[in-house]
Formats: sequence, structure tokens, C-alpha cells
Amino acid sequence: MTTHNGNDTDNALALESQLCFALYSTQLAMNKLYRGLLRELELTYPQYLTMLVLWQRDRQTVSEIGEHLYLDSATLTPLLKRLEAAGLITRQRSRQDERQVEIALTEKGRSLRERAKAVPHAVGCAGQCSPEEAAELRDALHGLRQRLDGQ
Amino acid sequence: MTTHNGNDTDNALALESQLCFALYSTQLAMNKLYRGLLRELELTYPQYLTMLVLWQRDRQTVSEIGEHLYLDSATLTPLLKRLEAAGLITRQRSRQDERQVEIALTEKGRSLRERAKAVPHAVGCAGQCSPEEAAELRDALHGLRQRLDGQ
DNA sequence: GCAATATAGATCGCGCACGATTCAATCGCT
DNA sequence: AGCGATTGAATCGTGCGCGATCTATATTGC
Repeated sequence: MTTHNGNDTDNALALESQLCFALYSTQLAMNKLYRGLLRELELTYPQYLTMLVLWQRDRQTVSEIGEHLYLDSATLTPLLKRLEAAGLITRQRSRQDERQVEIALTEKGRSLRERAKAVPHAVGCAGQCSPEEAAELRDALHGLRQRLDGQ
Repeated sequence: MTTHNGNDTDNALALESQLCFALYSTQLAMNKLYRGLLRELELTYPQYLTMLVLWQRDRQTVSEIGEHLYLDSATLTPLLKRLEAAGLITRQRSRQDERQVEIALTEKGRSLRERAKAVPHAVGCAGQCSPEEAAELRDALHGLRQRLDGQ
């Protein structure tokens, strides 16, 4: 195996034994898969997630989107500017509260949803997960994330 | 729930239903946790993973490290230069094959291991996972990653 | 023995993430 | 009404990831 002395502390520092590395490397692999699938939509993976949020509910402020994605404005502002430059969304200051910026889909942004519908199925095939297996893993991860967020 | 029409394709595009988003957001949360734990070691999370690889076996080439971490030279070269600047490793061209660069720990790099031993336990506490639960999730993720890499 | 090819690593450019800071708008309190 | 505190977004700096390209060295084929 990875060590010869059987010391627990040593094993704990072994790369392959760590949950965090499994998470890290699987996320990289998933990201790579999405890169290929999203190329024809001309979206990056975080941009795709942002579009998912807006397809579920149009017209949200930057911080509302951030609450869904667990991202803050330092990440979202430049990303949203790129989506705006691509003609998928509009950004405009709210009249009620000038501190807020409202993000809304354009017609082009709404119509992209049709083309995006093929993506989840393609991912499911690539991961070769049954829906049940995927749901179980998803729920375990959401649980872990909540415990980590609580720290 | 997330939609009102019960259409499967619509549900498939719902953010929270997606395994990929669970993976993405949990990895971000894990990264954030490590940021705090690794601050006193003055390591980023990918730098810590690289040190784990070298603590397991000293003297590896850039591409050998990359095979363990699933990263290529575009990512590793600058990261290794930063570890070199921090005095934790040395980088030198192999004499047998001048194309290769051998990475070796310095004394400082080796001694950092002692201080790093506390990290896995702290992560386990934060995640509130039993070892069994963590191992199960880890193995499920490794399995998924292998299927994704096969694509 | 030498040109064609393959390999290892470095470099470049772009797009996240995010801590820290800044700035304007709004809120809360007296 | 006035003013300090809070909030929402933008900005800045650093460090990944990685596709694409480049360079130097090594290997192969003839």
C-alpha cells in the first residue's frame, strides 16, 4: 500500500486516502467533461450554472444569484459582464435600490435553454450513473457541503 | 419543488438536482476550509496536494507529479516555482534526460510534514464525517472520476 | 548519420475564485 | 433632518486550471 509502517498519521497524509482529493480531482474531471459539452453553447461551466439559475427564475440581483451558487460579487461581476457581452443577459441598476444590479435574460439567453436541455443527459451517460446512484451521491455531497459551510 | 409542470427535462436543468453542482459547490466549500487550515503553513490547497505527493515519494519529475494529481505542466510549472521560491523544493534538470526536471524536497520541505499532520484530523472534524462515511464517499467519487476520465 | 518525429517542460492567454478594499446608496437611530 | 453603520456591487491582486503553442532534447526510421 502507500506506507510500510502502518502509522495512522502517515496514512492520513496519503493522497489517495483523502476525501478532499477525491472531491478535487473528480470536480476537475467533471469540469473537463462540461468544457467539451458546453463548447458549442459558448459557455464555461460557471457561466452555465449561472444560466441555470436564471432559467429557473429570471430577474435576480447579483447577490441573489450568488446565494444560489455560493459565489460573491468579485467572481460574479466579471462573469456576468461576459454573459452580457455575449448578449445572453442584461445588467441594470434597480430603480428601487440603486445599490442593486438586476440581471435579466435576453431573448437569446432564454432561447439558449432549448439547446442546453441535451447537456444533463450527455453528462449522465458519460458518468455512467444510474439516476438513483447520482441522487445518492448528490445528497451526500450537499450534506457534506452544509456541514463544511457551518464551520 | 423546483418546477410546476413536472417535465423531466426541466427538472434535469434544475440547479439543485444536479450532481455536478453538488460536486462543484462542495469542492469550493472544502477549498475554503483548507484555505484557513493551510494559512499557517503558507500553502495553497493545490500546493498542499503537491507536497503530499512528494512526502509520499521524494524526487519525482514534473510529469510524475502530474500523473498523481491529474494536472499538466501548464498548471504545475508555476506552482512548483512558487514552492521553490518558498524554499520547500528544488527543481533541476535530470542529467540522464535533459528534458525532465526533477523535483526534490528541501530540508524545510521535509520538516513541514510534521506540521501538516494536524490537517487531516481538523478536516475530518469540520466535515463531521465518520471514517466509514468518508471512505464510502471517497470511493464513490474515485469511481465516478475514473468513468469520467474514460470519456 | 541525419532528417522526421515524439516527448518534457515552459510560456501565453483567458476565466474563474476569493480575500481585501473601495465607493455609493440606503438604513437606523436619535 | 442628520449622520454613523450597513449593504450591494465593483475593483484589485494572487493563484490556480487548461487549451494552444513553443523550445529543447531525445528517439526513431531509413
